[in-house]
Amino acid sequence: MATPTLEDVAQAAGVSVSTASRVFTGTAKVRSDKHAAVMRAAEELGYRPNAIARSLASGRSLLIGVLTQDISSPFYGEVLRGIEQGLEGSSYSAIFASGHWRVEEEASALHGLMGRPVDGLIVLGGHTPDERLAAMAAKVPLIAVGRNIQGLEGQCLRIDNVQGSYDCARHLLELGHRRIAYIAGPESHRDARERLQGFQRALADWNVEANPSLIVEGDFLEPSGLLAVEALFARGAMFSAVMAANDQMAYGARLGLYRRGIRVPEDISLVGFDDLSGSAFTTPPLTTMRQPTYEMGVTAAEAILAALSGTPLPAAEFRVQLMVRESTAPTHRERQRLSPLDSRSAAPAAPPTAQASDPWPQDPPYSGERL
Amino acid sequence: MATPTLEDVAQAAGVSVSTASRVFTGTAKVRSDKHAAVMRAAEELGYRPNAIARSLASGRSLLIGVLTQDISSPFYGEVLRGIEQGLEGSSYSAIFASGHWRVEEEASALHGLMGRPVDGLIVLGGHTPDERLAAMAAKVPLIAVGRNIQGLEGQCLRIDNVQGSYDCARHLLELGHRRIAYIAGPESHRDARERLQGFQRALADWNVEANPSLIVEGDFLEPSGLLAVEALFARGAMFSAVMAANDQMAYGARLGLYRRGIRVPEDISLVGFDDLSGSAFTTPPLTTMRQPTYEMGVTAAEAILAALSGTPLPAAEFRVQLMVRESTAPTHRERQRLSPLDSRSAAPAAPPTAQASDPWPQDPPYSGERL
DNA sequence: CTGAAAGCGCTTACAG
DNA sequence: CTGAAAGCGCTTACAG
Repeated sequence: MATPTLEDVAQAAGVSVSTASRVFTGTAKVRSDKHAAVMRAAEELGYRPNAIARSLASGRSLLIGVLTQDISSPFYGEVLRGIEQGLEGSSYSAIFASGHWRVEEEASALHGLMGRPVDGLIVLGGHTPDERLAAMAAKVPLIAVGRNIQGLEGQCLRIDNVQGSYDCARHLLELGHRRIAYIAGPESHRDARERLQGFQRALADWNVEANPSLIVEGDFLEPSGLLAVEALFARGAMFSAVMAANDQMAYGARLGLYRRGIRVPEDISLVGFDDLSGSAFTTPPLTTMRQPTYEMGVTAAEAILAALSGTPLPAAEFRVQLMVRESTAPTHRERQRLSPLDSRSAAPAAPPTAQASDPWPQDPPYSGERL
Repeated sequence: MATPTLEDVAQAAGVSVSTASRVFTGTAKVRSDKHAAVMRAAEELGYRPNAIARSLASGRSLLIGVLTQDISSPFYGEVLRGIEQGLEGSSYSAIFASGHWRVEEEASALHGLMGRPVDGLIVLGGHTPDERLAAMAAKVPLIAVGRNIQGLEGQCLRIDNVQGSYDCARHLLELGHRRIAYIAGPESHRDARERLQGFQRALADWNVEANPSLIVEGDFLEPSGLLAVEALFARGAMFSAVMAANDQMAYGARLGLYRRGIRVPEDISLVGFDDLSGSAFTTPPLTTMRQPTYEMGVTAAEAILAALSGTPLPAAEFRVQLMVRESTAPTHRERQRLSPLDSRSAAPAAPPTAQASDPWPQDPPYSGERL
C-alpha cells in the first residue's frame, strides 16, 4: 500500500478520523484505550501525518521564511545555524531564500517566500525598503537581524555598530597607533556607515585628525580587503594599523600585507569586526569585535515562535565584545614608553628625549613608495 | 479582503475556477481573451497561488529536502549555494535539515524531511545506512553528494578521493619531502579513509617507509588540526611537511605551526584538501586539492529536477584539481639540487658531496623535543 | 469524550 | 476550449 493516511489509521484502530486526528494534534482529550489503539495502528502502518494536508486544513504552513543574502556566507551562516537551533523541537522548519545583495533578487526571494506562504519571516540584512517589510509584517510575524526597520524597532535584533567600531579604534589608539587605515564597508549599508562613524568618532576623541586618504571602501568580501591595502600603498599612504569594517575584508588585508612582506602585528596591527569562526585560526589570530551571530539567530527564531504563540518577546540589543587576539600590538614607541628600561631587550632602549626629536624613530609607518 | 483565492479571481474574470487554474498551471489551452481576463483579475486582486493547496491537490510539495551536516560549514555551505542556484528558475525550493554528524540527529532530520513530504532528496555526506537511503530512494528521487550508496552508484556525485590525496602527496614528494606528517579525518568517514589511502599509496610508490607516528587523526574541524600538530611535536615527531585531510584541519595546523614560530613554507610545507573559499586568503595562501563543491551542488539540483521530470541524468565523477599556492616549497636540499650554483644566493651553495655526508644539512625537520 | 460533516485552496480527470 | 465535480489528507467547529 502507498503511504498510509489518517483514515487508514482510524480504520485500523476502530475510531473516527476525528478522534485519530485528535491524538496526533493533542487538541482534545481522547479516552486512553482509543488513544493507545490509534498509536498502535499508526506504528504498525508506519503512519506519518502529511504536513501539507495539515497545513491546508489548519491554515499554517509550519514554515518560517528566512531571507538571507548568501547561504554560504560565513557571517550569515552562523545566524542560519542559530535559527535552525532555535526552531529545533518546534514543529516549524526554516526555508531559505537568498537575495545575493541584489535588490531585485531580494524582492523575488521575498515574493517566493510569501507566496508559499510562510507563517513567519526572518530577514537578515538586505536592502528591501522599510515600507515593504512593514507591509509583510502586517501579514505575518517578522523579525529582522542586523538591520533596523522604521516603525518596527521592537522587532529588530541589533548591535551597536557605532560603539563596537569605536571600541575597536580605541583599542588601537590605546596601543599608540595614530595613523590608522580604515577599510570601510559599502556606503549603501547602514552597518557600514555606522562603523565608519564609530571609527571617526574615536579618532576625534583622541584628537587625531581624520585623514581621508587613509580610508578605502570595500564590499565586505575578502578580495576587496586585499585591493584596499594595495590601493593604500599605491597612493603612498602611511599607517601603522589597519582596521577593517568586517573580518572578511580583514582577511583580504592580511594577505595584502603578507604580499608586501609586512609582519602582523610587529609592523602593522590589524583589526576586524564580526569574529567569524575562522578568525581564531588566522595567522596571527585576529583581534576583532565579536558579534553574537549564532545567539542572534537563536533569538530570532525564538521571537518568531513566541509571536506565533501570541506572546511576543521584547527585542533586546545584543552586546558586542572586543576579542583581543594576536593581530594587534603596541607601536614600538608605545612599548618603550611603557617599559623604557625593559631588560628583556639586549640593547638598552633609547632615551625618551632622543625619540622626541624624531617623529618615527623605530616605528615608521609603511608607505607604498618606500617599499 | 483577506488574501484572494483562485475562486475570487475566476469570479472577477467571469470564468470557472478550472479555467482560471489552467491559465496558472499552463496545463491546457485557454482562449486568449479569457486568459487575458484572468491575468488582469489576478493582477488587480494581487492574487498569489497558494502553494500548499496546490501541493495537496497535485501531490507535489515543490520542496526538495537537503540533508546536510551543518548549515554553516564552509564546505557544505558551498554545496548548498550550488543547490540553491541549480533550483533557481524551477518552482522548487530547497528545505534543509542538519544532522550535525550525529546518527540519531541525522535520522530525525531525514524523518522530518520525508514527513513533510519532499519531492526529492539530496543527501550531503553523513552516516545514514545505505539501506535506509535506498529505501527513501524508492519513494522519491535521491541524489547523494560526497558519499557512495551501495546499489545507487548512479545517483552519487563523487570525486576520486584516493587519487586526489595521492596527487597532494606526490606534490610534496616531488618537492623533496620525505618525512610528511598526515592529519587524517575520522576513521568512520569513508572520505577520510580514502584520502589516507591515497597518501599511503603515494608514499609506497616513492619507496618512503610509512611511519605510523607521523599520522594523527582529527575530526575535520580546525581545532583538531591544531591539536594534531601539538600531538606530533609532543611525541617528538620529525617532519618537513604536513598534509591535512581537509582545509579546515590545515588551518588549525597552520596555527599550531605559527605558535611554535615555524614558518610556512620555508620551514615546513602545508597542504590541505577541498579548497574552501577562505584558502586563497590564508597566510600564506594554502596549496590544496580543489573539490568543485559549488558545481556539485548545482549538478545535484539539476539531477533531481531531471529525475522529477522523468529524464534522469547520468551521474559523472567530478574532477579535482591541485591548487598550488604558497604553502608548499621545495626542501632546502631539493632547492639546491635544482640549482646548485644559484647565483641569487650571496654565498655559494655547499657542494653536493658535503650534503651527502650529512642527512639533514640545511633542512632539519622540526621535532617537538628540539624546540 | 467522540463522530459526521464541512472546508482549507487548489488540480484534474470527465464529459461536453 | 471549458465547466461541474470529485478529491488531495487533514483539522475543527458542531452536535451529541
